[in-house]
Amino acid sequence: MSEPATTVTLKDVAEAAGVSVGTASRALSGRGDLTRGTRERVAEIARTLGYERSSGPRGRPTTLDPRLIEFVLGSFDDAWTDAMTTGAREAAFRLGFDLVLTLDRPDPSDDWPTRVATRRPTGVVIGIIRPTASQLAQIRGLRIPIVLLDPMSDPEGELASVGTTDWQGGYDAGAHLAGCDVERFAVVTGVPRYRFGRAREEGFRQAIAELRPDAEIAHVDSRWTDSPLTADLMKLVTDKSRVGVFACNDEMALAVYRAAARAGKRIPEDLSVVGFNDEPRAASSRPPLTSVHQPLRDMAARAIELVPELRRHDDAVHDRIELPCTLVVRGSTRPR
Amino acid sequence: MSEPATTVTLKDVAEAAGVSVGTASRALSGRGDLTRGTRERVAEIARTLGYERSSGPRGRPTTLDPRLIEFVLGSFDDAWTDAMTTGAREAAFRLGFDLVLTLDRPDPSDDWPTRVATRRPTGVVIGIIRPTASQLAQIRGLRIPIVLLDPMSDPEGELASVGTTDWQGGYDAGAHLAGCDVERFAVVTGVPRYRFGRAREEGFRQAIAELRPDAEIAHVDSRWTDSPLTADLMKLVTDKSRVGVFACNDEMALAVYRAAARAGKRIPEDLSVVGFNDEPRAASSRPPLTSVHQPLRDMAARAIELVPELRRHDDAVHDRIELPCTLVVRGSTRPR
DNA sequence: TTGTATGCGTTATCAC
DNA sequence: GTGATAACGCATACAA
Repeated sequence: MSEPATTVTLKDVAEAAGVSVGTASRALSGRGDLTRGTRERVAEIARTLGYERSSGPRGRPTTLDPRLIEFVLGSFDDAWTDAMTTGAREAAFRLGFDLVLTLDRPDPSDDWPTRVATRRPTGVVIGIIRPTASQLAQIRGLRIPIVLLDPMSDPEGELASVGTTDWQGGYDAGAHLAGCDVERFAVVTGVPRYRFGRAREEGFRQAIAELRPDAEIAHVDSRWTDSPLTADLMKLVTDKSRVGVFACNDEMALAVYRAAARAGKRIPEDLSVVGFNDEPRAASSRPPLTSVHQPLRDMAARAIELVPELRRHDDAVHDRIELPCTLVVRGSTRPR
Repeated sequence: MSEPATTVTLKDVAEAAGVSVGTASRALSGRGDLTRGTRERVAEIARTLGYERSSGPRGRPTTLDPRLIEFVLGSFDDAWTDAMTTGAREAAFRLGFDLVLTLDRPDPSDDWPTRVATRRPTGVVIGIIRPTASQLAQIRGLRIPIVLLDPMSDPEGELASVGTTDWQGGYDAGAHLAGCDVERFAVVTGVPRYRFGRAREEGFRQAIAELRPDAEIAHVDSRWTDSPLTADLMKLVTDKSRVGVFACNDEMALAVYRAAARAGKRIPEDLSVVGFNDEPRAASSRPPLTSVHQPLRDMAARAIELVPELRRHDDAVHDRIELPCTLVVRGSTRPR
């Protein structure tokens, strides 16, 4: 059964699906009045035939809802989401947009790009979740600009992204700990190893290498959220020497707190701890946690502002924008 | 020129506009692919002919985007908006909806119901702003359920609404102040006089009438936001007797703080002050402000939850739901 | 030209 | 039956 090598056209899809070309166009572009069933049937046939709609921008450019921006979120009840939605909302409203908050749900039959296709926003900001190549392709096929916000991994293609100076933040944390009353160091990273985690760790190691070149750096693998008190973690805090710990987020830093409490160690007398993110609970923990503050609201605002810029400049802006993070020194570290 | 008394039908509008009935329907309902020009022309002619689309639900019910709820906001950078959007987002995501945040902009050519019509959400939650009768009619014409959240005035028609126990909150504030070391009382209300302001004042007066029937109650008119130090306010704090002040929101309570500072009066020694809303700055003011805490996040969540209930029960739910507010006693009041 | 998007008419369907 | 909407086809407007 040899397939013809010619490119599959919209007409082929339409004939196979038994609908008109116009209907097929609407089914794949998300516009107009169509039954859910018809839309899915056409989409299914287009997939099986291997139809590619990205053969260059053909026809009139798709008109998008010029007043709408979509913000795709990975979770809905954490400090990150709170700060980011506040910043995004303020920026969107200031620029005259409305803002759709969309949850990336695990159910594969409920993919967020499908919902984006029906709404046709003028831009999509993707927060922290790791979009699949297929999801990105769907959005690009609709000619909707994409901005990645604080991405977990390096983007596949050339995409605009907004983040923070993770490497520098790690470096600052390391420089601060290097000046503390400690004999050795440890870095707690999460698994899986996200890009921001790697950057923070590298910055930290660079600072220690420069300022305390002879000091040892232990490495502890933890998890980003729900950090359990692993054997590695307990081993870290039961060591006799005074250790300066850099945890790549506050959650893991507070796991160090718990481990230290169980081992009967005091912070900052026996252990100096630096976190990352400066979540609200960092300031209210006991002792208050020294942490690297990310300008989350400004980052989200900048991501929103990029949307109209991307449209104006004909999608020529593929920069990564990094806003500076700053070390906030509190009581969990004891300078020498 | 006598107009025929028969009701204007969609066909009349279509003929006058020179389009088909289907096109006219789409123009007025916001659906389908239409030129901006055509849509506005048809809408204009429908207005001049006095076409009413609310002649009862005829025809197939309008299909709405079943996964979308719209949240209309009046401002975008205050504590109320922050708490409400957080609660609304969490509830919407939990129930499987996406959430559009929409700003009620003053520009009349940029009315939010127009944008709602193009998005066709499955429900609209209106936060604190005072919607016009025309705006409400437009949304009802689309058969989209409406929930009012913390409305400023009593709703025009029979609309579902979510609020807090303002009267009881005022009563609790009054009862607390009645037990304070004060000789007379004052209530600071805002102009214009919103429904929640009236309820709070009435509850307060009731408590004083019951518990300190002989005490005098002064009345000070201020403004809800940007409370200036009016002559009335200065007069209140320069009085020689110790006075218990109930301000109908925290903003105005902090204006009392400023007035007291200027007059050289101490809180709570010379003046006991109770606010309303328990905004974040209430706890961090000096002295920490005793205030009535509203469960803003829960209120917003409840409003979101009402949307699917309204659809299921065939729009039969016209309740007003009131969630309890609670007095938080801090350092701005001195019990006897 | 050819492939695609879009404006609007047509028709079946649905609530009253 | 009648008013109205939903779903789809046709014809045209564009961009490559």
